[in-house]
Amino acid sequence: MNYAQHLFEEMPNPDPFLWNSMIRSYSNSNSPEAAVSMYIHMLARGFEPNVYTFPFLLKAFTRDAVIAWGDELHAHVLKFGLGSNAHVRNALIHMYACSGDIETAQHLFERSYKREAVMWNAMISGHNRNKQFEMSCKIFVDMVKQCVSPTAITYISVISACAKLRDLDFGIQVHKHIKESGTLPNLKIENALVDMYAECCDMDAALRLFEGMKTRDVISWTALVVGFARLGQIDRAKQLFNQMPERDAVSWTAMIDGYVRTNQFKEALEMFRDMQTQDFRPDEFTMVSVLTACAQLGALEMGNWVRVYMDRHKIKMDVFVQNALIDMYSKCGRVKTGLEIFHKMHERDKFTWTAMIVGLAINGHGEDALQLFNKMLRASESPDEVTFIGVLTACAHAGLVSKGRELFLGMITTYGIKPNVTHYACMIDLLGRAGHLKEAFETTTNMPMRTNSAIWGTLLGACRVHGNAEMAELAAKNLLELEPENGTAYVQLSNIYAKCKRWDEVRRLRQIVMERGIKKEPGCSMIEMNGEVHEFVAGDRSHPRSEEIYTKLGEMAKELKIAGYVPDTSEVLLETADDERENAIFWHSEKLAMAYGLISSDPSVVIRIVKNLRMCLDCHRAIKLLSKIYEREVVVRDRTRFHHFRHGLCTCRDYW
DNA sequence: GTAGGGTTAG
Repeated sequence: MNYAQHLFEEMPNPDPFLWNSMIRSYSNSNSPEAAVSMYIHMLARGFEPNVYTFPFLLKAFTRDAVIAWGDELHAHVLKFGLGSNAHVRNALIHMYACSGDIETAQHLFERSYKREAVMWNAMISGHNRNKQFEMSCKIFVDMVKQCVSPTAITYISVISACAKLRDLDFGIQVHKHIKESGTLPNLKIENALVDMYAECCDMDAALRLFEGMKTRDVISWTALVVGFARLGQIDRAKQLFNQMPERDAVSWTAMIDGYVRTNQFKEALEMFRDMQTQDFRPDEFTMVSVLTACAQLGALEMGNWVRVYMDRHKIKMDVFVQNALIDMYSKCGRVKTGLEIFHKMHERDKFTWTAMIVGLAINGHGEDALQLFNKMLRASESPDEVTFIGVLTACAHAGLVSKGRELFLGMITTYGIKPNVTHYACMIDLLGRAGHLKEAFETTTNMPMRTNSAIWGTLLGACRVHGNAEMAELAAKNLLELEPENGTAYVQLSNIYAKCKRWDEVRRLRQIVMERGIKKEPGCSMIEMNGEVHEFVAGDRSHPRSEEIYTKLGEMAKELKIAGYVPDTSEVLLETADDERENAIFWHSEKLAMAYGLISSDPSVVIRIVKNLRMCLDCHRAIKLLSKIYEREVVVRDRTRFHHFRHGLCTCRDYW
């Protein structure tokens, strides 16, 4: 462009054609500023724009450019008498619709004397760009009613809208329409159709179409990969992925995201490593999936690495990536870093606020979470049901009962959000843990939907804290009806009986557990060291450094004894023989992970552990002491919240 | 010799 510009300036008498060429080139290279400046130059030299000028000029207009110059150029169009030219009108409609000013686009559209397919297409794609997919479908229907023949591009756009809406019925209608219209099958239409069927989970139809295609490209294959991954059939997705004749960053990301969606986070990171060894450049989409995997695994080192990598390779840090970073840092127990990102963001959406509120809540900063919620409201961002999960969790963890009740009510009355079963579980947790067992129980009976095992498990947990045997029986009975094999329910109920010295009942429960061979869901702890995630289950000896780990465990046991620790075996499954009980808890996964952390890192390193279940009482006490004995900061994330151990204390203040 | 509308991943 520099050279072209240079030559252009040398011309004694550039004609309108050449002016237009220059404007077109600047537009095509996405520099609306340069294109506009060229146009102004043209006017200054006394040349009049013609019907070609505006389509070129407006093509590169981004949202900002429209705000800056849109209306003024629109005025020029009218002034130069070009407003009735179809190309110019289309360019204007396209510009307004795609930049979000649907009203102006609509206005121009309705006042157009002759509406060709291209103009309809601009309206449909404009609505697509603004995520108004129902409108896209509606416009398509109008178009057909008015006997305007859709073009291939119409079909592609409207099918894409069906896919986004997951509207299979309408998608099938459009498909029929295409067949009847005699439109020649082309790759892009077929891709759009395969994608639509896959998005709507009709993989049979997607495959049938795919099989029948004469040619396929990377998009056709990726659509299938995404479809199977979304259905949880990740093996099938991987199979197709391996069969693809060529892959690109999108297909790699689809696969990585597939693993994330099926909760296979380590596999997601492995896939990401493969992607890099095969020299594919990740982009900001890839990074969102990778960061989500890091968040779930508590893989802070890897998460940090992603941030540095993005900076070094100039990958766009958009609002999606920043939201994922906030989530990653919060779920790795580094809520402060999450806050730094939050405060630096120029643009925040609903997800940003929600991620930050949830992050504060699970890290034990209940009050801060609620303050942030108020700020969110003041920033006119409307909370959704997930935001309220965060808000209610904040109240539950901080023991803010009346605030919780108030917010729960406000959620319904002020925001019109219907509470789901998880919101009720939060309320029952909040009330029960704070000792309002009766009200917690009443909540379970007044719920407008069926109770599930999480509801009864929550109530049972609260009964354990407060030693209420009667209600515990009731909760356990309900829970076991839904999940007869739930070992934790037996353990908790038995503990409560033991607390009340009802030994007959304890024996009876043990009998049932032995007879039915009931097992507890295995606890699993993960710890990341030097960018690698290590997993431990109780009594695990599969780790290559197992020997050292158990030696360290022995040392830890001695140190604990000196510090006056007595093992608390109350949460061990009943079938375990008494002499094995101490070992059983001493070989808990979080203690193994802790031992591994101690032998494999410097004393200054914070040990970060992620556990799949709630932490057990004994491990909580032991790690508190260990944090003092070894002067180590330990952060444990369990199923519901964080425990930050330091100097023999935990941030949960033992309220959990 | 200049022109219009579109598809895949968060």
